[in-house]
Amino acid sequence: MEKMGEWKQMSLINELTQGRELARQLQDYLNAPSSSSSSSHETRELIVLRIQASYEKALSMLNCNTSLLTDQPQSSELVIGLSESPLSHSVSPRSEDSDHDFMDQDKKRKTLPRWAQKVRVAPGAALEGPLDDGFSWRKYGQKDILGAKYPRGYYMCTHRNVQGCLARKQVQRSDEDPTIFEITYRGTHTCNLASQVKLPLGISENQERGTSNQQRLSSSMAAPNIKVEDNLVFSPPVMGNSNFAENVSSSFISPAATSVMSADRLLDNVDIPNSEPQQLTGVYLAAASSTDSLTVGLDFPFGSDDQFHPNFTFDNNGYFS
DNA sequence: CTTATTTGACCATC
DNA sequence: GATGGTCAAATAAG
Repeated sequence: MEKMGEWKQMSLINELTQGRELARQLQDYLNAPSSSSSSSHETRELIVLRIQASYEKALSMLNCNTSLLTDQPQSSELVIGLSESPLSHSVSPRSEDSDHDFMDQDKKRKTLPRWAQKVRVAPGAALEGPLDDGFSWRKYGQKDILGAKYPRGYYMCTHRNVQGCLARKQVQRSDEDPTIFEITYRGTHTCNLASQVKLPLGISENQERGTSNQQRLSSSMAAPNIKVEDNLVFSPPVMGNSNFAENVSSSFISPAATSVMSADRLLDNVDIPNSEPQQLTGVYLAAASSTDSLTVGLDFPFGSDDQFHPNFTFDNNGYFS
């Protein structure tokens, strides 16, 4: 189909455009006297990583334009990358102690790193695409948010029970622009990106679909389809089984695992202690994607650990104030 | 039958 | 007490 080609091109353009935009944002951050150090630090790091991701992805598209995309007809754009502010206040209970949060894993809700993204759904284009970010999400709740017109949907990784994947995300439609969704990711994916591979056939779409086509949404309809950028996390086996990957791969994924690994290797920049399972903390892969391939990514080690002092990462400890 | 979604209740934090 | 996040029983869908 011709469209595919176009989409690829669009994807490529999107990536590059996004990279440019991110670079611009980064410039702003750098130029700015920098008010609050911590958040901006984190933000900058994120931006850098995402820029890298964009370029990686764009390059890979160019290299093998044929193989890699699942291309989706989605032209949604990332409006903005990171916004932590709105949520921040709700999340970190003890901001001051937050350092300790990692410590008390059992008790309070762990302060998992989280980041938000705004996604715009192109009115015309996105009538159908699944909102896939490459992960399977299961909705576990919906809540009306004060001051928000639309309810916020809560999703968790489908493989949570199976693999103990703690990744979650929140999807909220913007009050005034129904075309914009704010998607907040929390936690890390410990699962092996299961059904990330979206085939044209539409495999994984089911899960997200729920969001999009609801038969009955109580107050409002949910999201149309959005293309979102996602975070993939590859973290050390929580279970402690070295073979967990095998298990998983045998169960659902096949090709995916491979791609992940390769992605993993791409990141030389980052030092990932894959061998050392610490806690739940994982590595984040931020894949910027317009298309989907989750392959590309960057990781952020969020370190609660002593061991790990990423040079370039967030020194902030992965939480926000 | 299995699995995902819905929805109100419950819990934690502010 | 208010708000947001999660749980879990019931329900719907495949």
